[in-house]
Amino acid sequence: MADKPKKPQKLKARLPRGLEDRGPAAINVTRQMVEKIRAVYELYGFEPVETPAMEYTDALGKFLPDQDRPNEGVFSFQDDDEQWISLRYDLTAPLARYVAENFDHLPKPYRSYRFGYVFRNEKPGPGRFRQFMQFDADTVGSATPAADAEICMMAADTMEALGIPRGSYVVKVNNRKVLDGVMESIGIGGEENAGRRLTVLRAIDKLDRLGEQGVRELLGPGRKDESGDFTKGAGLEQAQIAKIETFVNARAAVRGPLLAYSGDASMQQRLAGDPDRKENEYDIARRIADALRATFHDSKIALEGLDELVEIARLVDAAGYHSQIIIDPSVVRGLEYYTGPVYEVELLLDTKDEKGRPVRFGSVGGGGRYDGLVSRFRGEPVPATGFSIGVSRLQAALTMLGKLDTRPEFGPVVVTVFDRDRVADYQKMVAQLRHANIRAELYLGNPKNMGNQLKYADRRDSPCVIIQGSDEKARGEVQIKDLIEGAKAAAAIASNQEWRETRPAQFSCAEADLVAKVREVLARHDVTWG
RNA sequence: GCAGUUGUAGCUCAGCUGGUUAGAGCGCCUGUCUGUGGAACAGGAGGUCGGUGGUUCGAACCCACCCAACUGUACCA
Repeated sequence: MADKPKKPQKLKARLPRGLEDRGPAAINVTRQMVEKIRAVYELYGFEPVETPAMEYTDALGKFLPDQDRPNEGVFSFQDDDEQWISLRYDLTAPLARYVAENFDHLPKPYRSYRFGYVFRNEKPGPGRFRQFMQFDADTVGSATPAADAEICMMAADTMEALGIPRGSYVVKVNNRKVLDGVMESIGIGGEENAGRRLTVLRAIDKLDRLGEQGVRELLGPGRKDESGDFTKGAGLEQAQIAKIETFVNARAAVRGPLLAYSGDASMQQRLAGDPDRKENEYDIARRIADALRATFHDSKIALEGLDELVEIARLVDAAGYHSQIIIDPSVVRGLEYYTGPVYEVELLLDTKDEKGRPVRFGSVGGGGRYDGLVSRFRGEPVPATGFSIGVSRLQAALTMLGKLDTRPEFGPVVVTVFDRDRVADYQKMVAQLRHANIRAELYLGNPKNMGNQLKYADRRDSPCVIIQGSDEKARGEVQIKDLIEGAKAAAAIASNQEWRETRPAQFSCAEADLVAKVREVLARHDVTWG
């Protein structure tokens, strides 16, 4: 025991936290989702462009990392010329850099889309990773609300293309100009109150999670949660809070519930296109705007924002999107660079997790107008508006809802090795199948017995295997074993002896008919690949 | 970052108030079965009991610190 030799320390195989490996089923789903989104964006006239996964840190609009915490929020490192480089944390800032750098030879307005992984150095949670996929579309060089309206319509169409029915999602629209105007009118405008405004926005953003009372506490002195943790509030007076609530609740005051949430049957009915509805979104938007104009008539910027909201509502209504896109002043969205209309796509479906607790998915995409982002590089105004779908998050949500086919794809037809000496013959069969566009492979493991080879094919979800031993060879035949049919037959067979002797779902055919017969088996089970 | 909970085999977990060689189920590998998947039966491999230090004749169990994961909260461009 004392002289027990110490085992050599093995390197532990481990994945860094917040990252995930993805198998064939997940990859396949992502590919299909990306393809559906791409088709919608193309239809709207957007063209692809791709930028690298990293950029100079200053181009991302992030302050240069400080020595102590170079990776706060973003993953950064210093190049050999000491310049800071960061992994992108969204696709919008890199696009702004690209447009600014190629401004002169891009058609404007410039419509482009792209998808890819983005990286955030944050605490991971269920369905939240440090690397995840986004799919963005942006219109650069157009200031008209029509550009914003179009993005919203495209967001709605995309959700439906992904199989989410009308009424199970909603595109909510607000305008940062109105928010800014509201804050100006309660006396927290100006540079010196920037931090306080941020606190207010963050508080409003938590409405769906904390409820009205929680938000009120955060706008006032602060809030203590169940664990006893205290979050400092914005420290506003009662009157100021009341004004913000007037704004946030504007939709509810005019028209029903505060939020479209999943349990609200009437809202879902309306979103699904209730034929009995008496009013359309344009009417609702005008009424919301009228109500708010009375309260915030002293803010020019707020009035301007309200006009834009009404215009967006008018446009989406005219295009036939009267039910999926709604004006909702409680939407806050990305806290820094938005300058005008902001949008958020919310899933209204809900489900239970493994422990039976309800899971709300909430926002699966969003965006808005960012008129300042490109002009940072150019010193001339360049209006832009864009939208981003959280592909990974949406995929996680749809998977949990059972809305996606996550079955693994069928594996290849496996040609088994019976006689080691005849590998060339088997390889020839594989080639024949491949030339006929049938996914096929030669068994490359140790061919000492047939059992292992069939076990392998079974694990690969192969539809069938090809067997040719000396008997078949002598007759100029091959055996085709239908594994899918065989699995069904297996249920009725109890003993291994019988199982082997009956050789269920297995038949013999002439060598020359190999491809044709395999095709028949594949057709019988609707086997397709890719 | 803050708070709480939890760390025992690849996975899910047992392990009684501290007492010999730390267990089960599932999974994995091998065999029954050198011409056939599943099932069944038999066998096998696999563990610095998260780490370090301490208390003790003796620690998976008690104490301290550290690390990690989970949950909530904060941050999230």
